[in-house]
Amino acid sequence: MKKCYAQVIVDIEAEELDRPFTYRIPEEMREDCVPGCSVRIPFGRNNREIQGYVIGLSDESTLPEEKIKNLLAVTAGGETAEGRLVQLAAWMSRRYGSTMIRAMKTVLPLRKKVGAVTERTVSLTDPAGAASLAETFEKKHFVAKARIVRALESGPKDMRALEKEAHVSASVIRALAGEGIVKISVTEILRRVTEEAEMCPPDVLTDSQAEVCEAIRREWGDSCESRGRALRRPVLLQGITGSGKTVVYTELIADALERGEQAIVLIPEIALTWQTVLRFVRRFGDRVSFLHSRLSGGERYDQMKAARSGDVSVMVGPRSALFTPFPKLGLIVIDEEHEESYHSELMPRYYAAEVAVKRGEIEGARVLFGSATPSVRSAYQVKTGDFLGVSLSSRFGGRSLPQTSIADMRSEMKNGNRSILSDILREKMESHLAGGGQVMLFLNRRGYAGAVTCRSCGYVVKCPHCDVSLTRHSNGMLICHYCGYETPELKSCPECGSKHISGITVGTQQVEEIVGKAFPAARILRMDLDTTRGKEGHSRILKSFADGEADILIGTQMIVKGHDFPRVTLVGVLLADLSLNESDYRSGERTYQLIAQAVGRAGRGERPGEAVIQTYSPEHYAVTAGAAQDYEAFFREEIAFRKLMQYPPAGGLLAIMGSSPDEELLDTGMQYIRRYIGRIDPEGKLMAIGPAPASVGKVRDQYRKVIYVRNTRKEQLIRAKDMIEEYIALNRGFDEIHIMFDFQ
DNA sequence: AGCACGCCGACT
DNA sequence: GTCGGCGTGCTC
Repeated sequence: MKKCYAQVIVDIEAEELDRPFTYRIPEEMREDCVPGCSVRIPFGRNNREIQGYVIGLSDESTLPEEKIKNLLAVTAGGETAEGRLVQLAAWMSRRYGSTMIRAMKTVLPLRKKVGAVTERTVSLTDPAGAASLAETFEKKHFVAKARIVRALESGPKDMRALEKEAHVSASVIRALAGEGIVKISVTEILRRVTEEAEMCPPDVLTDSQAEVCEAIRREWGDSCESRGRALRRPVLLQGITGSGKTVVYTELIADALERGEQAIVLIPEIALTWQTVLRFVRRFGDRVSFLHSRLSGGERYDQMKAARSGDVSVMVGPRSALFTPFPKLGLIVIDEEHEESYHSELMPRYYAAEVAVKRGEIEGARVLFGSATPSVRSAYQVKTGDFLGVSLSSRFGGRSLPQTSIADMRSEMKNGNRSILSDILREKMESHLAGGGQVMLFLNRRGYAGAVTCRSCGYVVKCPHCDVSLTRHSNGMLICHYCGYETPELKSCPECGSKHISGITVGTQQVEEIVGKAFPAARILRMDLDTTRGKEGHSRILKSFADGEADILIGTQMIVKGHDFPRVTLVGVLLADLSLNESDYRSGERTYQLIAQAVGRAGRGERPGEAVIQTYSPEHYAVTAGAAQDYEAFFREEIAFRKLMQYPPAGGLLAIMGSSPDEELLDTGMQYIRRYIGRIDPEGKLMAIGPAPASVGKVRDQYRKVIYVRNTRKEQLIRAKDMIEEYIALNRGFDEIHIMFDFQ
C-alpha cells in the first residue's frame, strides 16, 4: 500500500509542539516525500504556513480523517542548517537503527526549557512617568497593564518573575511592548572566554607542519580555487604527542574562516583539554565558542543559536558539538580521534567520526581526524584509500622519543620478586629521583574486572571459539561474552601448572603503599577516583605535580591524557597488558594506545625520557609496538587478526542487544531471533553467534543478552537488521523485550 | 509561539 | 447591547 500520511515535526520552538503531527501527502508529492525532507504545512486555526520536517511515513492514521490537513509542498531540505541536520538524522536513524524521533533529538538543539535560566528582562521605557501612567490605566480599568507598570516602578524585572508578581500572562506584557511602554531585552548569557585570554598571533610553522598543511590543502584543492563542492576525502593526521597537531588544525580553521565558512572542533573532554581550547580562543578570539557538559539546556541552546546567526564561527566541544547548525560548515576536526568518548552510549548509538564523514558529505565540508594512535578503523580507511593519511613525524623542538625497556614480570616472579615493582623499574626510579627528575607510575586498570590470568607464566584463559578472554562470574563459571561458551573455574594453570591463577586485584592505593615503603624519602601523589572527588579535584593534583610539589605521581588512565609535565623523565607502566584481557575484539587496540600514550609522557622537557613497561606478555605485538611507539608495526599485526576473525573494520559486526526483566522470556525471544536469522540466511553467510549474556548480564534488574552477526559486507547486515526489526514488530512476544541494534 | 475564543466589566 | 482587555486552550 502507498504511504499516504507523513509524521511531521513543526519548526516552532515550544515544548508543547515538540511532537509529531500527521499530515496527508497529496498524490503528486508522494515520490519526493521521504523521512528527513522538509515540508511546508498549514498550522493552527488560521492555517498559517510554516516549515516542518518529515520524520516518518505511514499507511494509516488513528486520527479522524477530517482533522488531518494536506501538505502544501515538499522541499529538498538542504537550504537551511536545520534541513541538512534533519537529513543527517534520517541517515543516522537508518545506520544505527534508532527511531527518527530519537535521531532528531540528538541532532537538533533541544528546545528551550520552561523556567530554566533567566533570559528576558522587562523594563519601562519611561520610568519617570510610571505613576501617572499607572493611574491612567487604572482609570480606564486596564487592571493587568496597571499592575505591570506598578510592578516595574521599582526597576526592571525578569519576565517570568513579573508574570507571577503581577498575575498577568505573557500576552499582556507583549501587548505593552507593542505599544512601546515597556521593553523586553534578552540578556546575553553566552559565556565569553576571550576576556580571560590574550590574543596571540599565528604560530610560526615548523617545516614538517607547513608540509602537512600543504599536503592537506592540495588534497582538498584549496590552493586552486576551482574545485567547487566536489567530494573531498577525509584526512587522517597522525602525529605523536608534542608534534603540533593543534597548529595544523588552527591553520586549516583559518583557511575555512577566510572562505567565509565555519568550523567544528571535536575534543574528547573539555576539562582535560582546556589548554587546547584556550589556544583556539587565543587565535580566533570571540569567534570561538565552546560547549561542555556543565551547560544547561538553555545555555546550550543559546550557543547553537549564536552559531546559526553567525555570531560565532568556530565551535569547540565534545561529540554533541558535531551538530552545531552553522550556515556554511567548511571544516570538521576530530582531535584524538581514537578516544572512546566519541562513541555514544545512548540511542542512536552513533560513532562521531563516522557521522562527521556523513555530515561532511551533506554539507560539502572537509573532515580532518587527528591522533597519535589512530583507531584501527581510521587507519584501515587510509589503507583502502577512503581517507588520505598524513603524518607529523618529528617531535616539537627535535626532542627524541623516550628510551623504553620491557620488564618481563614472569621472570621477575621466577627470580623471587613477587612485588608489583620489577627490579629494573626500581633501579631506574632510584637513579631518576636522585637526578632530580619526576616519575609517573601508570596503573592500567582496564580489563580489571573478571579476566583470569596466571601470575607465573602470564597465561590468560581464553574462549576456544572467539579468541577473547573469558570473564569470571560470581557463580564460579568462566563465560565468553561473544558466544556464550562456559567452563568451570580453573584450579591450576593449564600451561605451567602453577596455582597462582586468579583474577588480578591491584589498586592505586596498594601501589602507593608499596612505593612509599621502597622510597621513604620521595613525596608521592596518588590520583584516582577517591582522591579526585570534589570540585577541580584532579586539576589541583595535576597542577601541584606540575609545580614540582611531588616526586612521584601514581594514577590510572586519567594521568596519561593530554597533560604536559616537562620535568617527568621516567614513566612506569604497571600491568601494561591487563587491557589485553578484556573480552572485546578491540583489547589489543586499547592496550597499544594506553602504552603508547603513557610512554609519550616521558621526556617532554629538556631532559631525555625513559619508560619501563611491566608485562606478562612481553612478546605481544601491542606491547612491543607500544613500547617502540611503532604504529605501523602494531597496525600490521592487528589488521591481520581482524581480517582472520572478520572483526571490524575488516568485516561488519552487528550486535543485537536484548533486555528484559524476565530472563526466560528474554532467552526465548533472543533464541527466536537467532532462528529467524538462520531462516533469512539459509547459506549461513551471516555468521551469527549467541545469544550470550551481555558483558554486564543484569542491570537494574533488567537481564541483557546479545547476538552478534558478522559479515564482510555492511549492506547485508543493514538488510538483516531491517528484516529482524519487521519480524519483531509483527510478533507480540517481543512486547516485553527491549531490542537495540549496534553496528560496529 | 501565536492565535481565536469566550468571559466579563464598562461605557455610548 | 457591544466594545475591548484578559486568560485559556489548542494546534495534525
